[in-house]
Amino acid sequence: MDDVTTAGSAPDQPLPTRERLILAAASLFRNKGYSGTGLAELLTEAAAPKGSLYHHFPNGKSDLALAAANWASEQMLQLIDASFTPAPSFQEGAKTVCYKLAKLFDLQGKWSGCPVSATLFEGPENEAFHQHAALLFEGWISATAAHAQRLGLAEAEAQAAAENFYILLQGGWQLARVRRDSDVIRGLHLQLCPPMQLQKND
Amino acid sequence: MDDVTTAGSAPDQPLPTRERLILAAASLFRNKGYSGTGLAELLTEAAAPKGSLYHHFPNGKSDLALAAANWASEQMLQLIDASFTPAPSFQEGAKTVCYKLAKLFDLQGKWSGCPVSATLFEGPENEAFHQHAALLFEGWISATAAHAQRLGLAEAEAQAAAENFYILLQGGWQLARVRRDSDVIRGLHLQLCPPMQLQKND
DNA sequence: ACAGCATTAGACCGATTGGTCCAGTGATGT
DNA sequence: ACATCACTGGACCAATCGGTCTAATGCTGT
Repeated sequence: MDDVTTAGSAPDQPLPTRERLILAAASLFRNKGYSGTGLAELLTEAAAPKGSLYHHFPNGKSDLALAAANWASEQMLQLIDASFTPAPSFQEGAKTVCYKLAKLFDLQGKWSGCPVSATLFEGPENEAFHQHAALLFEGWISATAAHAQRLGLAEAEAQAAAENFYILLQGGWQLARVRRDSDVIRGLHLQLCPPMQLQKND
Repeated sequence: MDDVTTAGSAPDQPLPTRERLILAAASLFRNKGYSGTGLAELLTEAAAPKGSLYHHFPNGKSDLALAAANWASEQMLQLIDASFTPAPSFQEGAKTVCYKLAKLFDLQGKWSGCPVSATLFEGPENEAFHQHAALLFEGWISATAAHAQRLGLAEAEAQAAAENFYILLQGGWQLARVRRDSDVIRGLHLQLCPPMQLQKND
């Protein structure tokens, strides 16, 4: 009946502790990497004591990292859907994705990296992290490919276009970080010319 | 005449301590990141005691990181030159770069990331690292742009093509890591269609 | 042989790391 | 009123962190 999971305390923090931890983790890991972020700093940012962390995430930092990556990935999927669903074509949808991401990049201080890769690329030893990151990334690609197919591309074309778009986004985001310039991301969609399309007009 | 910089002691380590440290740092940072790599592990890999590190690199880990990034960047510049110099066209040179990098990716265990970014993307606080990384990356881009111009592209086109190529390489390398598949890198050159070329045939 | 210098070897340091543990605390159902 | 239970607060821990320091160890030129 009563879903008071998030309701209640108005004066204090608007979000429950668990959410605050995830948000803080996503933000910090994005900026300083997984091993570059200490628990002390994380708990300060989340305004939570250590006991809460290990209550909500029994395996501590690594559990929290997975949760933060999941949350960030979910945000990205929503951005993809929000951009492609009303789009008249794949190109237009991709353009919207670029612009939204560029805005996000600016809001986050023209610095932060991809939360998932920053969090989960932690060396060859941590196989679980790597596989989880792969899972999330492939989710982005297949979500994009689904939209591409819906917008008229053939299955193989759609998959290729989605992969290509993903590559451009990752690479473009990195160059944007290097230059602290979100325009790099905005310009990415110009490069979005599926190789097949080149041969079309013969 | 006598280039004995690397020669000498055959029985023991073929490389001097300083070089061993740089090599070990480049390898470890590439795999586990800057803050993910401890000095103990680094010194074990380099087979060097702590005293040597602080003799050759007075500022310790951070100095070593800069040196390792420089070394890696130099390797990349050589690869770019070696690929583009004998190439008949920019497209062919870029293709060679992709294939050489893909081979390198395989040799390094289908995992390692870009040494420069892995080393020097260490959070917004470390401004010196960020600026150095930016310097090195722009070096790659301008080196590529120079080759592009030499191979017939106009100055603006050459710059755009070089940036686009850099973006593809970074993004493609990351997807290759995710999938542990160097073919992603090999296929990158197919995406190399300068946007101008699309408008050409109207 | 000796002085001088670059390099090595590793003991040692305080600070910080991620993690454990348990005594509270406060809302809840009975 | 009381027991229950999810949650909090933080003291505490061993291990590791990056870094300092000094004595020994070579190789140099003289």
